[in-house]
Amino acid sequence: MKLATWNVNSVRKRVGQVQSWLSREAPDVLILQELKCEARDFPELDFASLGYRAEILGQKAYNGVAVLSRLPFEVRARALPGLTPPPGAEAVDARYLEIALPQLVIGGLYAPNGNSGGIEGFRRKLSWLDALIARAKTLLAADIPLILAGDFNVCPDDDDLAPGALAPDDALVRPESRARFRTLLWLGLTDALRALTPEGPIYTFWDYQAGAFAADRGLRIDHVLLSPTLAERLVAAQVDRAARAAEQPSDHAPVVVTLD
DNA sequence: ATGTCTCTACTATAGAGA
Repeated sequence: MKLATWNVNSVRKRVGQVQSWLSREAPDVLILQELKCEARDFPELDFASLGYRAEILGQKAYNGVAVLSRLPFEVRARALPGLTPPPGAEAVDARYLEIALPQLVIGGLYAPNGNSGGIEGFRRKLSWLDALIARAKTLLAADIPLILAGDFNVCPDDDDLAPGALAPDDALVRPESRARFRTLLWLGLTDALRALTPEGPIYTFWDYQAGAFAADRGLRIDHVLLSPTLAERLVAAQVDRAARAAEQPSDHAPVVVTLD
């Protein structure tokens, strides 16, 4: 089974790139983040023509998660349990979409960045990650084979960002953010990229500004976490940097994981 | 710290978010 996660930074702007990527890589499942559109504006038919059924969790202008799959699946959740909407909003952000395939459950996610909205914005990021931890605990306690895949907006360790790429107090590297990522690992989840490449820089995101990609000044914030029985089947985990080198690319590259 | 990109809004530029 081949699974990928890709923050596309507007799916409408990137339809052509996602289509050609699907044709070339032929994953069984692709999780998309930052759709930046409502479900009705998602280009569903462009992916259906390639054999992928879409489940869409949309929101106007921001956020959004979708699952594209050529394997049959059913939806299990369209939000993390226990989260309350941000002040002034009527619904929680479109950030978590959970589906079940015959042998496993996949949580596709887009965690809050946490650098906007001051201390309150950062607190909401941490609360969101706490809700993700709680969800993972529930599923693991039920012995459900689980994949969490998406943009976690956390650089777990110092090899996961280029030197000087972020201020020490950036929400992506603050100790509180990293502690929550470690908690997910301590629950028994395996970081697929790091399981096969334990040391050295790996990046999945390069800022549009200041020639970051050309200088390879990136961050690793997109992750695929595997529960124990799935981790035993891990055979490959890679970042597709070629996608980031395209014309008018997303600022994120796909992370691709193969399970035996 | 921000040189870019994408979105939205009193359709055309500026603010927000990443």
